[in-house]
Amino acid sequence: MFKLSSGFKSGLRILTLLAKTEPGQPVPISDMAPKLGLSDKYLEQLLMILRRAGLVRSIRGSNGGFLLAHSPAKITVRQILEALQGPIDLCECSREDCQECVRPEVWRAIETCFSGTLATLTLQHLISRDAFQILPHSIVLPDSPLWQEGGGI
Amino acid sequence: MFKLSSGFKSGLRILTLLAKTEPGQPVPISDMAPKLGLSDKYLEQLLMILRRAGLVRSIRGSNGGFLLAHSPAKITVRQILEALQGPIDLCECSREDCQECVRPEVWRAIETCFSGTLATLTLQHLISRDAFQILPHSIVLPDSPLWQEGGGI
DNA sequence: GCTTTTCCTATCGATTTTTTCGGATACTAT
DNA sequence: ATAGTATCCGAAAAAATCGATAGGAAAAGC
Repeated sequence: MFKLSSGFKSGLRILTLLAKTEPGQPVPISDMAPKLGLSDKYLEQLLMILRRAGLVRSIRGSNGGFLLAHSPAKITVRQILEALQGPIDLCECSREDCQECVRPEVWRAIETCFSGTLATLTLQHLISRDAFQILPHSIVLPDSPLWQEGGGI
Repeated sequence: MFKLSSGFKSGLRILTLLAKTEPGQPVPISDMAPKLGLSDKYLEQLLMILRRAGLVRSIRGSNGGFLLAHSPAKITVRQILEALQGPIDLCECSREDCQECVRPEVWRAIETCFSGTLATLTLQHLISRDAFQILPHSIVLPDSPLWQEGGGI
């Protein structure tokens, strides 16, 4: 299956929950876990990953908990994906002449496309009810009016 | 890690090989395996998957082998990916009211974006040396000049 | 009927992902 | 101070996925 990990999806829900709470008000794990339907320990581990990635910060001790490290508009879906699912690396090969795959430059183009979309999509987009569009895109041949100089494969 | 499976990459190379042979001329496994650097048995398994997906057809018995089921321009990279790596399902839920994910319509849009690119990219693009571009895309807000009526989320 | 070659299914090993566990450390409030 | 709260850390069990191998059945051609 070509799918997003459940860790990533949980991460989104965690950050969404934090984004909806009073800014500056830390939320403890014991508070979040039941709301998210996750065990305390598992949630804790996901939060640690998000913290090391710099997306949330934590306050220890009594009345402690977790907060967003930045405003929702500054946290991109790409950052969340890379934190919890690892780097987006459709074609692992770095060599231009890789025998393993056909035309690796194609994967790199698609990769840029995909992670570009995720980089423009922020937590703010997800929590607000504001409308937005994600423009479709397509393969463009040199004779198209959309062709851009120097961008071809 | 968010990456393409090696099965998919092998599948691309298999189909590329078939696309370059005389049309109507079946190629046996014993012929392909050494060229692709795969074991006969593993290659066989991949070809079975491609056959069940309707991308290649087979001829049994002596002088048998495999052929493309359609012309290279009719076989999309998306079909190959879905055959060998399973359905592209960034957000598993199909329900509109899914509690698991945040704004499922967003994933569906991204998914359409991603698999849309792969659907326009054909085997013909990969085997030819013709240049092409894959246009980047982005989030568009209603106040943007790029906003298209009725396409918003 | 023998060879060639596809077809089917089961399994094993390795890796990755998800989840659980035990305890250490830091902070607050009383 | 000390008890309580809550984050931190590392290890590892459990489950799922993926890559690859193996044995044999069915079909077609000569």
